[in-house]
Amino acid sequence: MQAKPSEYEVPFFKETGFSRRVGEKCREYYWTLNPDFVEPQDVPCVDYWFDSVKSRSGLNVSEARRVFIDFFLKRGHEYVPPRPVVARWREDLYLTIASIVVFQPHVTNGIVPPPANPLVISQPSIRLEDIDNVGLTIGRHLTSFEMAAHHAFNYPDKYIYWKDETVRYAYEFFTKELGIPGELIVFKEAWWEGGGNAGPCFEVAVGGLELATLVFMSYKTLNGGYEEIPLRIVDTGYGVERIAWFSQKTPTAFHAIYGDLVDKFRDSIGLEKPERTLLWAAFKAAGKLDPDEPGSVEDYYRRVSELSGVSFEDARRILVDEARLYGLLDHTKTLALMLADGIVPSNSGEGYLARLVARRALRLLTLLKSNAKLVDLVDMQVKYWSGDFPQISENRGYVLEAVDIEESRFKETMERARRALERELKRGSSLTVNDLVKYYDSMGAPPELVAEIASKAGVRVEVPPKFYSIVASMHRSPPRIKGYGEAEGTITFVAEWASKFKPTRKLYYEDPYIRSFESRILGVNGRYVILEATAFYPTGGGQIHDVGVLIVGGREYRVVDVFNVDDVIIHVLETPLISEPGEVVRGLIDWARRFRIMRHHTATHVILGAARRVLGPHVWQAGAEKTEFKGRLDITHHKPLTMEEVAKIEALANSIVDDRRPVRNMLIDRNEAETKYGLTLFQGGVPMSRVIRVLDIEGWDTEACGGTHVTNTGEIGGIKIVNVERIQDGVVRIEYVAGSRAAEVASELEGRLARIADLIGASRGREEDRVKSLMESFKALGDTVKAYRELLIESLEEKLRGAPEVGGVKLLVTGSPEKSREAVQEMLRKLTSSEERAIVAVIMREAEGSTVEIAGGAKASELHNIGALARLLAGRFEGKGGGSKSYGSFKTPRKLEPGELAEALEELLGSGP
RNA sequence: GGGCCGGUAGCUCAGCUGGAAGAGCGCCGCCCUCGCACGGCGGAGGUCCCGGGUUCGAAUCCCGGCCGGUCCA
Repeated sequence: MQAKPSEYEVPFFKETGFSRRVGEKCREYYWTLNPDFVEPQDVPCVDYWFDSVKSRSGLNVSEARRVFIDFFLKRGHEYVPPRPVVARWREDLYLTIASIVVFQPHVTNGIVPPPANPLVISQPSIRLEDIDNVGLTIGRHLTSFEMAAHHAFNYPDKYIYWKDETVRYAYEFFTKELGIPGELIVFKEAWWEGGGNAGPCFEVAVGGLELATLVFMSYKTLNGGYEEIPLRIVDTGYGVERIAWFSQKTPTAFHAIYGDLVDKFRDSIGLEKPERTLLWAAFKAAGKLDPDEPGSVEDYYRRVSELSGVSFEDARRILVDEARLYGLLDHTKTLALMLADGIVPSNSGEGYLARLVARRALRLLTLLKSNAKLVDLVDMQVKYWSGDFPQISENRGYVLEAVDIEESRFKETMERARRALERELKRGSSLTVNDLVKYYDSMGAPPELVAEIASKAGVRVEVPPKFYSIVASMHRSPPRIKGYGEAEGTITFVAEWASKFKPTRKLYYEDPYIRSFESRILGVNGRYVILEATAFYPTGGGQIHDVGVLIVGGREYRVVDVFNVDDVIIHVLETPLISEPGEVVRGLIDWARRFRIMRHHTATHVILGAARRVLGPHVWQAGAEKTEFKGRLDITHHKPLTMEEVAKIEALANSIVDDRRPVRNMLIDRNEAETKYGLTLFQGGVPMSRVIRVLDIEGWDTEACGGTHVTNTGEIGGIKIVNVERIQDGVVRIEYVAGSRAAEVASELEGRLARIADLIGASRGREEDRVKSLMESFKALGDTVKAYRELLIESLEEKLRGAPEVGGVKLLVTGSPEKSREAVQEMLRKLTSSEERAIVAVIMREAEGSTVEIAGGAKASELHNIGALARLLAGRFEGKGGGSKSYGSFKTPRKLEPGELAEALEELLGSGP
């Protein structure tokens, strides 16, 4: 959509003398004070030329951030601290990609007020879409950057400020704080869309560099159209790194962002420092560079070569390596940020994104042919950013360990791929693009490395420029065919029906120990019942629903399911309720069951607290389930738990049980709760409401939780971890039982042991000895059987010596006491290898018919095809069979006697195939 | 969450158009040697991931599951 021109006319422009123009080449509208401009001043319309703009100089990233925040603090904005780069409060995003993400969707959809209004924030953000272009474009693309922003949320009944003020702030900030001449600042008209919202925006650029975007979020996208929204939001984004780059006027953004770290990385990697003139040529040429445009990259190197006087080949070689260096600087910082916020690298979910960044960094190191350790480079970032992002140095131990693990895993993966490749090349095959895709897609080997290894073996293969889009196109999943059945229709129908009722009063929150209650019926719909108030807990928040009975007019109805539709609780009965709204019901919940669920639920919070303390703060709940039988908690962790760690967690959890800590359930304003307890509140998802229920185990664990809990940890009664396993890369599952259930589980185990003891005939406490002696006699028995088999073979060998000759071979047909095919086969193998001219057939009688195995010695097999023989015999005895040249078998429904088989064989061998 | 690849000796892997489980390295013993290394000879070591199916017969084919790897969202 293109907004109406009037959307961009603000009084400030008129007052100050800005005029609206259109770019001669770019054909985009922009506002400027400068009559000499013929284009909006950002790349690629113009080249970078801000190096010659006079302004406040020398601001590093920290200072740029400080200047921005102070500017807005002085102008009535309140500071809001940044959130993690992992967007755990969002269901639809893994990473924080912009400052507005902090307020989506709860604030932007109007449910929760913003923590301050207007506000100023500097939000570290991560975007991985252009990860391959980072470095190449000398600073236009970064995977991690800080978005400094001021936001104003305009409600219908509360207006803060809108376009004019926002533009004035931008102009004032750039002219007064950064000292940029006003006539060099350009406001370009544009349209912004994202996350279901849209609106007009200004892109503010100076000397080729876009420094800020001012978005006026005023629509929501709806079926391809736009609809005005009541909450209009000023969503700005100032690039902190770009301000630093602009202010320092270094040839690349990386020099401005990373300062002395650039040369430290250079030293570690062993990369020579390029001539300053080459970098400045790159600065001048990079504006036109569009990596998605074919040929653009080559043009860029050509232009750098012309501007610097360095040969094309040298310019390309140096800039390719420079881009890798800058990529490493960028990726290692991003990785440190992600890991510090508790991402555990894995092969799925957000963990994969961390692995992706780590692998890209490792690939760059490999391409640079450097022996530097990634973990050392990340450690430099930890130190460099410790003042700006304290969470990184606080979690240094975990960050470095996770990087180290990723590094060795990558090496193993590369080693595996290399071996597979060398094997394949040894077989003389050539490599196609398909093979490159295979090695990348299923073995993780980057195509450049595959090509390099192949070329050493003398096999040439070209990496196509569109390689990664070929891979991406293979992963477009086919449309899901979603089955819709009667069940789904029923749920929709019930939900619609339920929406007519007012929210149910939740007695289980007022008193978690309530077992029985009386209430009035509000609605009846067959087996579905809605009450005014209930003590039945509906399924939700990882806690299973209650069961019990409703008593109406002297009749008892069993409650088999309970669920929640927008705060209306629906009881599902076993049989339809014969009653009218208004009648009084008495409800009884199955208390023994509920109490166990409560114990397991509170135990879950205790264990999570213990796991975070034993394993580290990167541990997050990845899932949980609590039933009357056991509790189950999945946590994020980068390696399997050791026995010691499990024991520690269990002991620590039980110490909290014994400590009898109070457990409090409270309703708190969401913003207040976040400020007080932090985002670790949201372990089990984020409730979408202004006020949230918070469960606090004193001094131990605080989480947003809608479940029912005991009021003191002592009531858990004790916790026994019964199972720990790694359910996938990066996720560990812990299962446990609490209280009386632990005794039950112990009894079950005892019972099982007793039954086993019975089976093996051991007295209590002597089970192990008994198993040992049984194993010994089992072994001895095996030896005995072996001896008897040898005896059997000997006697058959004896028989074979005296066997008649038919068709040039010695024929032996015999029955067998052996029931095992394998044993018979082994026996035949021995017999025929000692007598090459023998054919031996063994009949195994079974309940329904017989199986016959026939083997031929080396000479005999030359004379007669045993497999063919078996097939013929099978035909004769109404069975089926076949085999190879030297071995065959068949099955027949007849109870075969050695005599008749011998007769048949003699006949066949006599005429013989 | 989806796609792809894989699971066979202690390790790395062949065998996979169904028909008597293999190689290299490692290990053990012997020969050679003052000793080591090299070399030579011999040997031990297997639930062919699990379960079901097809078949006279399955490491091999089919279905289901488990585990590992990898790419993508």
